[in-house]
Amino acid sequence: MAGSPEKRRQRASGSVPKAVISRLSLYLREIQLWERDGKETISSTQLGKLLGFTDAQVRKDFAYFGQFGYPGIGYRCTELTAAIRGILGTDRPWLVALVGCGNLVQALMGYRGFADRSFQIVAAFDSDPAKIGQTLAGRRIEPLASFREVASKLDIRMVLLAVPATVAQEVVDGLVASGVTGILNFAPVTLSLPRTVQVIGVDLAIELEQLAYAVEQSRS
Amino acid sequence: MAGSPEKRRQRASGSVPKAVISRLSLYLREIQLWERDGKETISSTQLGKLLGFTDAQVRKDFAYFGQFGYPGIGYRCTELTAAIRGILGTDRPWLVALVGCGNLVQALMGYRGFADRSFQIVAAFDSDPAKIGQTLAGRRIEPLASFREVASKLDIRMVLLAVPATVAQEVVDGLVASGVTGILNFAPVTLSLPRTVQVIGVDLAIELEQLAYAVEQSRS
DNA sequence: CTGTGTGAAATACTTCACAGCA
DNA sequence: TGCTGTGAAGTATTTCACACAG
Repeated sequence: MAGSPEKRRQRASGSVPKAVISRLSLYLREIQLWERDGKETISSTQLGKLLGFTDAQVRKDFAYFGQFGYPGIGYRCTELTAAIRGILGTDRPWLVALVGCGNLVQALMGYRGFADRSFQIVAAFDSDPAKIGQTLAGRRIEPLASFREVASKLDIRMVLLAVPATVAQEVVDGLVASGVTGILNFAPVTLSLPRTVQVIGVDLAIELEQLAYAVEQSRS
Repeated sequence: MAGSPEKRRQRASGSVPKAVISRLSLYLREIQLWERDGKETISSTQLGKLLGFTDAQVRKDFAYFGQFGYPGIGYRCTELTAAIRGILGTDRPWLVALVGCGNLVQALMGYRGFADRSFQIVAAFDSDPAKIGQTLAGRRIEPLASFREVASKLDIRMVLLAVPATVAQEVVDGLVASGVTGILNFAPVTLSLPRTVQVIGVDLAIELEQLAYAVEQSRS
């Protein structure tokens, strides 16, 4: 049925399961590869099979946000990717600052063209005097003490945090006071923050533990 | 009540919610920091507050695996961490190989002592002739072609995969044929694998998308 | 036919609330 | 009193199954 354009993206916001959102990113990644093979449409069954989900799950997930499909056809890739990007908010650019410019961040900068340019690195900070003045991701590394000033000038709201665990909370308190509302945290600690600030943590040790458990279980 | 020792770790295995397992790793990380402050016991309320969970959730999570607590006291940190490690399988060492030795893996090697030594890097592989012979994580980088031989000699079952997305599936097919049963995948693609092989994917772009969505939602 | 969208049914997971131990 | 362990109740999420569209 595919709904008229104005019917789409109704954003029943309050009630979207969190798990749906995490699948949305996977769908997006998969459809982009599918398109790269020259295919114009994809069905819920095909998309589900690629990711190990049921077709019903795929349809239900999209249904939270409107009607994107065409009965008998499936979903048009270009429409669907645009819709998903709109939902996630990655149809507009996000300005990101790097805080803590060690090896990890340096390595990540080369990685997957930084999410198709939705995320733009506009500044880099470190508190190590030896690093200040060096270049990372095309930006001069600034002293952390100047974060507030630079962030408010550039209107930075999102930060990639990769400082040592021992100082992460104290650094983050300063970031929040400077207006940051989103943090991707690579330090292996839980940050305590006001509810207005969103955090996603990435911890290699945790991922490995989860993998160990999964491997152990599967031998039964 | 704390159950007699032989009552513990009954592992009602089949029915443990997946979400419980992911919290177990968080509990472990938190309790270890708590212990480092010299505290010997922790209550479900205290642990929950640190992570933003309810006390009931914490108790229920542990209850899936037995009785670890002492009414009126809480949980003894050393006992609880040992129990969680036992459940996750990280009380024994895991031999891990690095496949793809680019910047990312090099950076990760310095990170959080590689999970308290449960995970030991025992070999490193790359298909780039320029990298072969170099040293990473104390190991000589070997040609990928020799993976099968080395892996079966050392009995390697777990791999940290960080090769370009375009070759990830083909590389992984070789790894699986060589007996690998657990893969931590840094390539931004979904791997297709037999059900006997476990994968956990880590994709920076996906984490950033999830963060963008969370930030956007919280402004309402 | 193929394939979407969606109520209704089935699961899965979380929170409540309280008995009982130290 | 302080805190665990746990059935029962309440929510959330997934799967089913089918009406309907191209």
